[in-house]
Amino acid sequence: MSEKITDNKESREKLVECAKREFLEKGFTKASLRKISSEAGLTTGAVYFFFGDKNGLFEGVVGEALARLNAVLENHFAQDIEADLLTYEHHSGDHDDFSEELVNVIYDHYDEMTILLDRSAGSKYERFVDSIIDKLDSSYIALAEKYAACVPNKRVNRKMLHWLTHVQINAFIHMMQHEKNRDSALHFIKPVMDLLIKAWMEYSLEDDV
Amino acid sequence: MSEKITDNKESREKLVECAKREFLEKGFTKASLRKISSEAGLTTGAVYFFFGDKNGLFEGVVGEALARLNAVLENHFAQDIEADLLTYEHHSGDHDDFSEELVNVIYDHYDEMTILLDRSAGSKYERFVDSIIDKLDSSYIALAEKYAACVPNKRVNRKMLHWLTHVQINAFIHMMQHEKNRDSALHFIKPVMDLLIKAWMEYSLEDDV
Amino acid sequence: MSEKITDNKESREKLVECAKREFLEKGFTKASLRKISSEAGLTTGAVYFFFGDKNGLFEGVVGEALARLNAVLENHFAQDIEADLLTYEHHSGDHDDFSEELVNVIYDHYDEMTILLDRSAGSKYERFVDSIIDKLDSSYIALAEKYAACVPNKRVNRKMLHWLTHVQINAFIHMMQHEKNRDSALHFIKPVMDLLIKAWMEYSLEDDV
Amino acid sequence: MSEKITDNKESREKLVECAKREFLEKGFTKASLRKISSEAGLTTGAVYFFFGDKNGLFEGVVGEALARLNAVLENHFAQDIEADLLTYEHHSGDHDDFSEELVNVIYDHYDEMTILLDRSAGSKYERFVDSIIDKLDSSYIALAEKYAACVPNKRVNRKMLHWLTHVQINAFIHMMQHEKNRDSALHFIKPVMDLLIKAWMEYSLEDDV
DNA sequence: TATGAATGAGATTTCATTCAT
DNA sequence: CATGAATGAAATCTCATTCAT
Repeated sequence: MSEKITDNKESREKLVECAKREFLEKGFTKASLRKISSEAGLTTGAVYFFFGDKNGLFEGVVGEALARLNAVLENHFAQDIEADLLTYEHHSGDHDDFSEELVNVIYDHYDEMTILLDRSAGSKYERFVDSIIDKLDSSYIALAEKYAACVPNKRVNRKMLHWLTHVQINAFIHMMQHEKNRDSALHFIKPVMDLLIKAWMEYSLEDDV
Repeated sequence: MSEKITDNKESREKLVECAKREFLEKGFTKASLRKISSEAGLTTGAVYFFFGDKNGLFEGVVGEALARLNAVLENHFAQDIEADLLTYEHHSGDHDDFSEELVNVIYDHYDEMTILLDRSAGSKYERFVDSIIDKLDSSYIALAEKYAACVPNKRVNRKMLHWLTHVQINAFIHMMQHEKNRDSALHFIKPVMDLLIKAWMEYSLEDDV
Repeated sequence: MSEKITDNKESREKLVECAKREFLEKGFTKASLRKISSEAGLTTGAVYFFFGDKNGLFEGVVGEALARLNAVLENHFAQDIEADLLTYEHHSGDHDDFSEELVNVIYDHYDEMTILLDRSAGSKYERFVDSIIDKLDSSYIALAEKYAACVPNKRVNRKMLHWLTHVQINAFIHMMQHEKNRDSALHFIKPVMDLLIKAWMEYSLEDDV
Repeated sequence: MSEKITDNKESREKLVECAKREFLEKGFTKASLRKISSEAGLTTGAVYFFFGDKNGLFEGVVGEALARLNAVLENHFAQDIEADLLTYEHHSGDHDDFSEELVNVIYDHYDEMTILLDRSAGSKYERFVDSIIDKLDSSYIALAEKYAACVPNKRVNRKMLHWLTHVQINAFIHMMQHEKNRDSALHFIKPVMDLLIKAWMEYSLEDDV
């Protein structure tokens, strides 16, 4: 009897799909709900029904990707980072697992990551990259403190460390923007991570005064 | 006795000043001409009288800083970069002059640079950082080609080079955002540049196939 | 009990109605959307919801009238105009059908036609009269060429023909502006058309050199 | 000693000249005083100094042309119009003098006339054409009354007369728009006036009831 | 489930005009 | 004789959001 042939998740998904395109193209702030809805064959009201508001729609687009990314990061932070720092250089491929996981998450949700990391200005996730950097930074400081404890007359160079964290995150964003597929991404990111680890070893401590 | 004795240019300057604050806080797109003018004690019409349009006002804010920055960059590109690459590592302080000039320009126009480099989305200068990267990139590729010519079985690794260019520019932006005064900025940027030069030497070439 | 029970389409119609009045009074360019909406008890946003933009609203006002007018004109142009020109004078009432149709369309949409023909400057229909004249002109030139072929030592006088086309169209506009009802309009336009046909027969050809 | 090399009429004339161009191109309403002044190398204030306001500037542009046109028209109306109407047809060239005078005035002030007759909407002269038509109409009605007095069972057909007046004025405007030089203008307007006079003789009276 | 209607606050921009100097 | 500064009112348009149905 019903004339609606759409099942109930179809509209929501269409909305997410069109929103993804629009956010990707214009960024959160300049994206138009009107355009998104009309391209989905729906009206703005539908957005409010399904997602509450514009930020909700944004979350609808990036939510899953975000969750997976967070999981990878949390997992990484939670890991025992008691690695023998003094011998770290001997097996520089150690961090490959983390890189690979990250690359996988990113390329499993390529568009969503692009949006989250580079088109989220104005949304409630606009500080997302910063928050990752903050977490990573604390984590690296803790690690470096241990490292410093083993090396006489040295202390942690926090500024350099903070910058290296930035560079690391930005390296993944750069990778995303320049390498369209997973393999070339991995091929790109490995030497980059190598370089960063070496830099970390060499610059994360400074002479104690 | 009159209260309406205003210097000539006072209004224009007030506008620039208020616009600077607003652009700094909200970025070009979200900045409101209404707010800017009213905080300057004027009307939006005044903005149009002095600057033509919103982009004109933006230019009024960043113009001078931009010109100086461009001058430094042009000068840098124009310089003979025939440095003896093979012995480069022996005098790693070589690029200090450029860094210092850059730091000076940046800290002479601290707010303006922040706006130009990080709050210009939507304005006619939104591609400014990209354009710098492009120029720098070409310049570095040329340099690396010469370098490669001296080293057997090596060729330029363009992707790595391009990333290093990004890192370099972002290092200056990072510096701006984290070091509020010139001295600490220089203190920060010098080892960073050192690191980058070493990385450049080591990673800009890859094995020829 | 509720006071907000509005027919669907009531607002749209109110908007069209108020817009008609405003366009009629001020012409497209000087008409104010603010005034139109507020007189309809709505906001300018409503105009954009229903019509997209000012030109859309204009179209909403004149669209139907325009379509009917175009239909009559197209039909007229499409007709075989192989009438025996040489004996044309014997049945000068021939064009009465066209005139009557035109008069009917015009008086069915009196205000809309006034707007379309005389208040449309600045709108996307501002060249409408010209486009009619162009079509009519081509049509008349073709007719006159056939006529000329039957008369020795004569050729088409294009300038006179073009002017007569203008006069004809303007006659209908004049009629609209001076005759408020259909009957007096017909009473006026018939001798005018007679006169024009005679003029056409006499002046559309000039001596060949 | 003076640094101003301009004599005092130069600015005024420059303003008139630039205003002419702008009015011609955009019409009174859409013309911008700012643009006019700046193209004249002056500021809007100068317009207000010389002309009082926008309408004053308009007058500055069309004033002289207007005066001459009015003179020709007044002269024409003032003339003894006691011509022997019954024999009028025998010397259809009679009105040539008037036409020629009109053509001369028009082509002596070609741009100004175009502005006055076709770009004056919004200005204080926007009703100028109508006022001419009104005057011409009264004049023709008076003439026709005399004519009617000589012909039994006929009375003045005011509507037709009024339309013919319109056609006549519009013929001159049409001429202006289509004939760029005086000779071709005269060549065009003469047969037109002939036609109109014949029409006048034939259609200005209707059967008395 | 969704629509369709409508708001209200905002945006940038344009313009004739004024007036002290 | 003319400027430069500035106003104030208006313009069109965009948008996220609400809500009765």
